[in-house]
Amino acid sequence: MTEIKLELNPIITEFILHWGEMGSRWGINRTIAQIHALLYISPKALTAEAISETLSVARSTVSTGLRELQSWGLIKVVHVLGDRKDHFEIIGDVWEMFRAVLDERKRRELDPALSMLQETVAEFETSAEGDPAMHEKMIELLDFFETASEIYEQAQVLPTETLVQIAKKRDTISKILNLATRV
Amino acid sequence: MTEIKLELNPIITEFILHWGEMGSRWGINRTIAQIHALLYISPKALTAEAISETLSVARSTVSTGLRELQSWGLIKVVHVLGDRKDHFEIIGDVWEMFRAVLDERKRRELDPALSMLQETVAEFETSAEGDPAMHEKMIELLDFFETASEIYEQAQVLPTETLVQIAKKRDTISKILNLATRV
DNA sequence: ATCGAATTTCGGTTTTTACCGAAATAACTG
DNA sequence: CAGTTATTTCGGTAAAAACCGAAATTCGAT
Repeated sequence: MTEIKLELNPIITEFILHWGEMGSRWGINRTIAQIHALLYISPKALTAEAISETLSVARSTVSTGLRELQSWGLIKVVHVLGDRKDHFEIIGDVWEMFRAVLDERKRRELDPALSMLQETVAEFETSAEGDPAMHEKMIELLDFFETASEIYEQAQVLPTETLVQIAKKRDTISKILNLATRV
Repeated sequence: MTEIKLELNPIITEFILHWGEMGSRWGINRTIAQIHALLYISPKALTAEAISETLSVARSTVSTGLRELQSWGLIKVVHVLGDRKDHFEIIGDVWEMFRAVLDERKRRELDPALSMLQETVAEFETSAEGDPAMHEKMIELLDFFETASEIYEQAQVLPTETLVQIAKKRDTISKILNLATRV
């Protein structure tokens, strides 16, 4: 009937499955990760229906998955002339993709943890009935998170170019950091 | 009967619950994360039984959790004189803790993904029946992972000191990278 | 406005994951 | 080398997450 199911060669199928597997280990819904993988390798934007048929998952599941992926800033809707359906495609290249994921995770999980810790430490200092050793530990943790957050924000704004360049040349980071102490 | 249940003040309890919550979002078992939190704030090493009672989870669950935490290199067994029981405590400070987690995740998830991609790309090139656009995408992805892996390994060996120093001084990274292009 | 196609919502079901507690095993003590 | 205490294994159960498909809603064209 609907002739929209994509024929994937076995290698690609394998890839999609692996990607789903990997996603689920990182706390991302397996199916959603598969949808993402499919959109990633697809040369053109796909409809929800095509995704549904290609991956053999319910249309409604795809719908939910696509919205989740959109909320992560990983995909976007595009329209094609003469077709009423929404088509979906990946936003940006791999680097942007991973930045989006990191940004979102920071926003969703790190930042809340940070405020939680700040609150905890504050309460600790007012109530004055907690073990001082525990107090110490909490501060240590808070410091860490603040520092990590800071580093992330700094790395955040670096152009991809620079990062690649650093990676290509072994020991670049170490060398740079010898200079760093003098900045 | 057994008088080993720790009395936690509400702030600490809150902290442990939050930590568990956070862990579960990052794909780590909630209970295991709670055990980890408890050991983290505890000034002294704890027995499995004490953990079990304090968190109100089955002794066997604690056993499994502790082994998992050990496999992540996050805790270790210690012995106290005059007590047959195993006692458990956190290894290292917060920085070492997060390094351990990153290392382990890299080893468990990134590295396998990397070899998967290498294999996929290789097959793509021999079979020669895949969409060239897809081929391109796979290569892009592989490149990314290799680069990321490389960066991680470089950052990996940096002393904590240096990282903290960078974080403390805003824009340090940008400044450093102006130098970087000349390295 | 009305019809038809596309999308989303939602209750119920399936699948997966986490957890408990009994039984088995291992480790220690006298 | 019993007997005891500590730990782990494991089968069953409970809780949570994912998924489906029907019904409701939205959207667009006529």
